[in-house]
Amino acid sequence: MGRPRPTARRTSRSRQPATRARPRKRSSTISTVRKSELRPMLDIRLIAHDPETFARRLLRRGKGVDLEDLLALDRRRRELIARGDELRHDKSKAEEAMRAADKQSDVFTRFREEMRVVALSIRACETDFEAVLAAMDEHLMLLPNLPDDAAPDGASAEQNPILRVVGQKPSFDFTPKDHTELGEALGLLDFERGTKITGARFTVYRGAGARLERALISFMLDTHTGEHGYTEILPPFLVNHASMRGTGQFPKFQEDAFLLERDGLVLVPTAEVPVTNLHRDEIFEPSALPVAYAAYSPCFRREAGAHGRDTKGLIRQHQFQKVELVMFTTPEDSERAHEALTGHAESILERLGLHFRRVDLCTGDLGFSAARTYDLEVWLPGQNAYREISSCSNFRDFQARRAAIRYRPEGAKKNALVHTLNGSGLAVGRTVVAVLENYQQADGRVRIPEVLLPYMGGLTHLG
RNA sequence: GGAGAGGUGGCCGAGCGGUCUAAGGCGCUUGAUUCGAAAUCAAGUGUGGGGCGACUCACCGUGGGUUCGAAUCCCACCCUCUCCGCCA
Repeated sequence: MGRPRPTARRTSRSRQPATRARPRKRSSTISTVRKSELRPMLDIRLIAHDPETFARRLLRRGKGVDLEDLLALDRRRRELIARGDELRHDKSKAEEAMRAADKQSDVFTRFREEMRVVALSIRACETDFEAVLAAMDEHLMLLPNLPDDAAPDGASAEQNPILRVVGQKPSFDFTPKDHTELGEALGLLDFERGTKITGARFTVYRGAGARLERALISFMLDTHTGEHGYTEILPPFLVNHASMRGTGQFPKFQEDAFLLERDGLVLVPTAEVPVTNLHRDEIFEPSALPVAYAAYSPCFRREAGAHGRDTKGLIRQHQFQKVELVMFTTPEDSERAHEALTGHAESILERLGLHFRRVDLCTGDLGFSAARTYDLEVWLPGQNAYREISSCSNFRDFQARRAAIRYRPEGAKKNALVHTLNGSGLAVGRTVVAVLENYQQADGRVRIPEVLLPYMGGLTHLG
């Protein structure tokens, strides 16, 4: 029997004596793409068990779902499993007899002819099964995560409740400039040449501008690793398709990614992808959780649906830098971890002395994979607006199911899915925007926030 | 990029067409022994699917093929190691 059921594709046998999940040394789980494919994003058993409740919870996102096809496919799937198992069982019994039988005997020959037919039935059964799985997958892969019960109802961003406000808008006795103007005037940002050497939405940082970006990255990583307990990761900036599926970007959002078709690789849209997938196909010992990582990476996004939006400046680039926080927790712990992680991101803004607010994304504004999301919006005087600078989400078991990231609950017989979380801590490009616009002076120069001074090589002002 | 070797359970490692429901060792868990421990002895110890359950099915890098039957044979691919070349 060639084709195992989809979940049986996993070969992770990682029972670890150590406290950390680890890939097997020579295992192919790292390299193979197929294992993590064909995994539902939502638990089909949960859906089948109570489709009404499931549909009602999903409806909070604003779009109705029709589960009839899916449920019918699931019934068909079970039938095929039962039939296939039965056929295989009978066949292996027959083969047991054949082992013992005289290979020249009529009995043997008759068995062989019979089994030749059974083998064909099994193969047909498997083909059907594969087709059913593929069809189910198509449904499941496109179903977004269930919103957390605590997520506020609402249709769009306008309905996101503001949970807290920190600091206040700076007052200027002059008209504050936009970061584009400041960056160009002070020789920090070169938008024109970015466009020349690459294209629209690419920018060159220069001199103290480049230094500021680097200082922010270091400051953020130092704070998260030194004070918030994160382990620093520097991941690959190219990932395979299995990783993109693991965190939920693929297959639905292929349009948003830069693909290297020839090599089957994708430029990371966020460090969330490589870092969460570090533990794809792995099982944690419960004592190892929670696991917290902080990772710097550039982020590459095609911004497919954003034509004409934020065309000026650093706000919306095809490449930007980000420090990302990623956590793996037990289900009981993820809500607490979500608050903590968001607090860690906020602490960067507070230390930089930037005014911001935290909003609770309503069900209609929630991302595809997220169950609950807090956005941090920083005040930008040059835009006269709050702009998202961090997005902190709890995915609950959505990504974990997809990426097969499990743990061994204390005393339990079966392994369970972990919860994954992540958040920007922070988007560096937008932080540069915030620093430039909030710290600008009447003389056109920009003061460097105190916490960054140790990273700026003696500079106290830009310009 | 060229040449060679190899991918088997938490780890090491045997197996090379049918008692593989994968030998053996190490590790781990539990029990016996002990005042306690070490040593020793015994049992257990992968992942996932289906079933209320008894139970059953799949998985030996991945995919495909041959066969009544594949960890074992054939093909393709991926990855690892060694040497050479190139290179930050």
